[in-house]
Amino acid sequence: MPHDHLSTTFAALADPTRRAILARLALGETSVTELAAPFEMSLPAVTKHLKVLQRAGLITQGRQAQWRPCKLEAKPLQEAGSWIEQYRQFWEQRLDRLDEYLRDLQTGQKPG
Amino acid sequence: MPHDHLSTTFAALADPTRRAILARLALGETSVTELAAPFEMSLPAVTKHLKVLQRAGLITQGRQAQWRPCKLEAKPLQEAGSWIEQYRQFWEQRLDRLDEYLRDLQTGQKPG
DNA sequence: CTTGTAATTTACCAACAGGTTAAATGTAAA
DNA sequence: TTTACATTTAACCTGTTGGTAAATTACAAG
Repeated sequence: MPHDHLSTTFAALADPTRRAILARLALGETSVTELAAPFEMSLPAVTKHLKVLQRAGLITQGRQAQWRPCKLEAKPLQEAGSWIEQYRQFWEQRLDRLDEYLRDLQTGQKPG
Repeated sequence: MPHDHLSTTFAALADPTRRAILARLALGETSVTELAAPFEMSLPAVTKHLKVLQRAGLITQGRQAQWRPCKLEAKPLQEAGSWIEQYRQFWEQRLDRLDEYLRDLQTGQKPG
């Protein structure tokens, strides 16, 4: 709900329908109707999801006759990825400690 | 709002207060009061944010006397990171195309 | 057993999210 | 110019979020 960039992106990703839409768009541009097909919800509901993705900059929509083909945009995903990446060191460090612990077990030392 | 794991994690990350709390916890465990200090909101509001983080598995809370020290947990971050990582190829590919485009400009060729 | 500190719970509120159906818009094609 | 298709907008409903203030629980120390 807050209007900062990263929050908007994460909020957009916090819905399985929207993530599925992004997954489909990673395969290539497509129309709203085709995007909506796999879901059991109404078309207006999908339109709303697309708006959320659009506001987050995760997709853009073009115009071809009566179709409005959607296209995946990489930048916000990249930014969200970078934010999480900051913590990679944290979790790798924890895995390293587990590694160490397991090694200590094998060599019969008491883990400290 | 959906109750699947990844959605819960992304929803938890979609708030600057909660991301700031995680950033603080990356430096080490600490109490609720200390976590709340940088923010202008009330303590109950922070407690609520901690609950959201907890339900997402992003933190755990221990017990020492009247304190309930919070600790960052890596796993959900890792999972969210992995999900986004799927798209790395997508955005790197786009950067490659930009690269190519810029190279073509320099060598005086018309980009196709 | 009273006082102070840490944190949570409860009750409440306004704003928003995600869905619906029905109506409107824009474009192509007959 | 009518018909059909693709998509959006409008109006509405329900449940959730993020905040508040006030009361409550839990523990430590005088």
